Amino acid sequence: MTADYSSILEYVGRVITLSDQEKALFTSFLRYRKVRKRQYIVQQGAVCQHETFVVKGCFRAFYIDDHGKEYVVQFALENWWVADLRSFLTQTPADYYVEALENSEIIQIDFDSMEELYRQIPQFNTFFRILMQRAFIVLQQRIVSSYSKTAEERYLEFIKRYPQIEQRVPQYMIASYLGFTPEFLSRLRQQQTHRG
Amino acid sequence: MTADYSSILEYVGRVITLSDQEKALFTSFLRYRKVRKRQYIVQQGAVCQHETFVVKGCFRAFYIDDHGKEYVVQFALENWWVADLRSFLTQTPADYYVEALENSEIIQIDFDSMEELYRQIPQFNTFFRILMQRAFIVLQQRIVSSYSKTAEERYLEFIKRYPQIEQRVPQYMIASYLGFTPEFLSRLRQQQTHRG
DNA sequence: AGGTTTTCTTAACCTAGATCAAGCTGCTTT
DNA sequence: AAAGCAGCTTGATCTAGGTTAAGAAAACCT
Repeated sequence: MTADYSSILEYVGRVITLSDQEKALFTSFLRYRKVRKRQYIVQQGAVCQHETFVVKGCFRAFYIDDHGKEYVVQFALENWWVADLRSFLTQTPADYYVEALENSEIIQIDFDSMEELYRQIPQFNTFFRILMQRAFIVLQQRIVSSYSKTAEERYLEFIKRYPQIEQRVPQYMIASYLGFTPEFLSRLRQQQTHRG
Repeated sequence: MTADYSSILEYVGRVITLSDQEKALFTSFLRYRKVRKRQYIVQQGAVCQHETFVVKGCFRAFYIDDHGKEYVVQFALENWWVADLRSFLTQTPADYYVEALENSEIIQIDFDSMEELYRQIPQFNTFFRILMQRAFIVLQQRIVSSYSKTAEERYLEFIKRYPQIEQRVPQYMIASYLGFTPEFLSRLRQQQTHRG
């Protein structure tokens, strides 16, 4: 298998500057993997072993409650990261599943390598600090929007902001991500087409 | 005014180790301030100039929508940070207000000092990376819980997790934080007392 | 200490979105 | 090409929580 790290190097390079030596060291910590549609890369109850960078394909992280209901926590497309972060950082059992929604190619780093990476190239602290700050801001907006907007407003916002996801994942997962039922989404879409 | 930085040094010291020299440099970037109850330290529409660490007192960050409705985004008690992070990082107008709910004492750092701090003591990248990771995890849990649990469940969870906040802030702000109305919270509390 | 403002409660009525159930469409798989 | 499943739609009915309005109780001045 060809392990092509150019995408992640390009991505990292947009935030921090690495020497060729550092790039080589960095990629030595990484593992390139292909996973097939419907395959899980994290399972509820098992420790999340890796941070995952999506090179190609699509994933969702989701939670299943006591009644067996699914809640989509996050989608991840090309150039996004996905993991059960709490599980990964504390090395304790995961709350979420992470599932491939398409045949995908990913780059993974495990916990020990991550620690080593921070030690050997401290700049990665800056990189992940910035990444986390951005992710935090987006989540905060998501909460406010879930409380201040109607289901319809959130749906329209979503398809505007993430048109690619709209195209690639089943509607019922989008409904779940936005916090309502597939039936209700179906009704919203009905209305949309009968207007526009 | 006595600028006592021991609380923030202790707090930072739990995550990273600083030399006495670094501690001195760090505190040289900080500003100690007292603010009175009802005072705003960030205003919607104005650039958020500082990251704020709460030494003593209590704050809330909140959003006001087009209809004039308030949504509490975050509370901050002793040893918590508060800001409109997006506004601070991008130095653009804030979405949220941050208001003192009690007479409070805070430690602030402005944008340029922050940049300088990261440059001169790179360890602070580690510090804020870890801080943000923790904050991210909490927010993700808050979203899942807002979709998977009833108002009552979220309320009980909240008072169990943050008993201090329950005591110190008006009920209607807690209702707002949890995503429902004060009237409904009142009903919940009624039921509670008529049971337990 | 009395008046004002803020917060909390109660009650009647209302609605966004849920639930349940059934049928439809279109992929896969053999 | 048939069968089977996964995803989407539609309709009837239901409910958690919202809204409006008014009064009660604290808290906060001066």
